[in-house]
Amino acid sequence: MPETATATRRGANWEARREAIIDTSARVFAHGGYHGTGIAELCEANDLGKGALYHYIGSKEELLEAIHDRVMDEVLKAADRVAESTAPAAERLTAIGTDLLSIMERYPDHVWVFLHEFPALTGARAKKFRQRRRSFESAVEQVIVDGIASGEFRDVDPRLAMLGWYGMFNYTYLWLRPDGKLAAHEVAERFADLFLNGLSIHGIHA
Amino acid sequence: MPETATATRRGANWEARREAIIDTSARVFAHGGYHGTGIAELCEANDLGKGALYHYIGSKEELLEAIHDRVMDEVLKAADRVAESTAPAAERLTAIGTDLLSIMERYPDHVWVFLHEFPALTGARAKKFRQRRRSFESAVEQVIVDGIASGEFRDVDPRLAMLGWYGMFNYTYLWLRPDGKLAAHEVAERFADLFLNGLSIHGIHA
Amino acid sequence: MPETATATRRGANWEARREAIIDTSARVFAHGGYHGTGIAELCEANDLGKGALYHYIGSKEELLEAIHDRVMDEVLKAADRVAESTAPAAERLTAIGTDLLSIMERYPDHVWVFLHEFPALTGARAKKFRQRRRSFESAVEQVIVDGIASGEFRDVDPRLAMLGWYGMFNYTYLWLRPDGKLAAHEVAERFADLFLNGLSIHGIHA
Amino acid sequence: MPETATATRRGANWEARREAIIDTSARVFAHGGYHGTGIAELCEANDLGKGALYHYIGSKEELLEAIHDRVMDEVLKAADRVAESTAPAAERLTAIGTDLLSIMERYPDHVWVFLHEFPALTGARAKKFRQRRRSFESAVEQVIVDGIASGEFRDVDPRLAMLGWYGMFNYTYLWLRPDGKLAAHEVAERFADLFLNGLSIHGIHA
DNA sequence: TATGAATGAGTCTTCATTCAT
DNA sequence: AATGAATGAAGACTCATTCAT
Repeated sequence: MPETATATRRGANWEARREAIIDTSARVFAHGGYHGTGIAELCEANDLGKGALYHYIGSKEELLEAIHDRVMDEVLKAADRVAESTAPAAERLTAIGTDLLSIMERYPDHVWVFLHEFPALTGARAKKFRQRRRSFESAVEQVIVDGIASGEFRDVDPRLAMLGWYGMFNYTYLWLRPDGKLAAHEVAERFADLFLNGLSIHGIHA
Repeated sequence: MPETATATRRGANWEARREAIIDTSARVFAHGGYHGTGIAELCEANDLGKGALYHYIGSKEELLEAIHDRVMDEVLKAADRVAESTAPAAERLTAIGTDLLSIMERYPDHVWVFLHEFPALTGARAKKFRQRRRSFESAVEQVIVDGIASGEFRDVDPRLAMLGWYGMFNYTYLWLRPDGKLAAHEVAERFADLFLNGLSIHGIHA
Repeated sequence: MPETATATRRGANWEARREAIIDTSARVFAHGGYHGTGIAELCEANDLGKGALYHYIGSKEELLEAIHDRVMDEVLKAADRVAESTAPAAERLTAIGTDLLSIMERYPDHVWVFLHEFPALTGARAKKFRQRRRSFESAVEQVIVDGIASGEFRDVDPRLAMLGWYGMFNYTYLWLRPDGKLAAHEVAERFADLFLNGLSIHGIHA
Repeated sequence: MPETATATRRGANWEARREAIIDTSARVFAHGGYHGTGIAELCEANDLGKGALYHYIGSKEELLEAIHDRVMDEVLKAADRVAESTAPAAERLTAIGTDLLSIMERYPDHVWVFLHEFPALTGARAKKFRQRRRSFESAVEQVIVDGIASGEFRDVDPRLAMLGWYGMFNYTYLWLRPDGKLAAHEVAERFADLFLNGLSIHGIHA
């Protein structure tokens, strides 16, 4: 966590300003894309000269990493919560979906960047997020494994089911809007219902 | 449609070479990203000088459009098939999912580019694909509407259900590999089962 | 007026350097032509890297515009002077010719570019200079109209006379040199005499 | 004269086609500028492939030279005529002005290119036209010298008078149009009158 | 803390020309 | 005579980043 190390070396003001820059820049990246947004644009959006901006961000890719962190930290917190829960699997799966969409609702720009610009991360940074992502996926998959073991869920391929669930919830970043017709928790509720109970009138289980 | 006009003005050799360039470039884009891939890289991958490459592609964005077309043409063909079918809704939904994943299996690189780099399209090209995409979504949504009307499906919000389905199937582009453990049609089958019947042992329907 | 806006936003140093670049580049353009001169050449002449050059010029065409402005501002000042004068028409025509050649003497390179490269200006910039040029021509034509009305001049087509005068004085840009045998004001004097009194021993007036 | 040498090596068909290409290309250059016009554009205008075009033109600059030749041959013919004439100087000066504007009327595009794009000629070609141009100027200057010697003209600097005359007539290429209000010979007549007799009501000669 | 001038490799694209067919 | 594929240097311009102030 190089940015934390740096953070402790600087003052609280620096940290606060850096956070503000990360949030503002997420918005700019979400609109223009990471590659499509130049440092000059970030300077203008943050009302800062180039030198000053670099004083806070280190590099453009470090800024991208910070945006990823903002999202990933929350996502992993949700994974931890679900891992520690002892509720029935269906309930836990619903909870983590709700958490996920809640993050999307609160940080739509960060999530957009997170889900769309991860190929722009290189080297160690790319590796780090691949790992963290996998760690989240495992948490979801574990819930499904638990549900199958407990007899709550059908005996499906847990990884495949997780991937289906993941796509269903993650893909919402392309259309879910904080000011949309449905609130994130409502979408989460209906998606959970759909995923658990299916679309058909009566489940015909093999 | 300048590129179509040009295409018909050239010979069959030109056309064939262009197709090969489109396919090769899709692979390069899928690995490095559209913005992350320079013309020089495309030249090397296609074993062509810059001038010669431009002789075939018109522009980098026209190349991106051609990759989109390759996918979209197939996707819309699938939508047409499903629209003309008179089979039960569940069957039609399964069919279109199978078609979709079959395209992903045959053109994994093109689909990666198609699903990830569409924000790189600008102006008229962006508009064209927004429309075509919406047209596909409508076809899927219509199946769900039909299923609800016929009593096959529960009375859910058809658009929301379509978006869930769409995410579940589309998101596979990030992990589905032609040489993977499961063939595309197997994934499609299990996803269809999951989407229609749900994960739970017995659906608790309102 | 983006370049004006930018100009005022920058410091005095920037402004001074920009002026120096405009002057140096005018010399380069005058020798190699606008289209024949590459950015690399301008960089070398100005002893600046590409990025640094662009920091000052905005674009190659904006640089061309700035050279035009240098000349046009002076030319229109001369036109204003002549418009406000109440002297006899012959005297005013002589004065504006003297002003014109004085500008050529002081800015031979800028004028070369101004008179030769105006077709390189596009869009709004081309329009702006077409208008300013026309405005100058009208000022000259007005002097001739006045002279005819006052009985000083013969009853000729004022526009045609203006065009003859204009060509006679403007075309000097191809051969008038600051270090030539004749100073600009001497050339202006003799051209004025020639234009007003003609070449023949005695004018045979209809 | 390399193009003549080449011409004799080729057939009459080749020569005729070449002439047609020169004329067509003059029009294209006059509209888009020499540097602004690409070989591809010339191909389209001449309805020829690149290889075939090069078969006729040798190179882009040789084509430019050929356009220059078309004009210069006529201009020098006019100079010869005036040199051989024994008429009074005023009459000869009028005649050569009329010839000059007649060329402009008949070859407006060629003349535009000739008077505007000469800096694009390089090396030997540039030198050749500088010489031919000077040769024409001398012919005009000689007429003035003769007129002064015979007492027809005032005792002015002949070179300066020639340059004034030259500018007055040459500059018309910027506004004289074959379909304009005044025919070339009318403009020539009035310019000759203006140049010989001056604008003022009575010449006040020093 | 902050500025903005400077760097120079990089961007996509076009150019005149050649040459095998 | 004619085609058009190929070349590769050059075109204008932008980039993330550094550094003296």
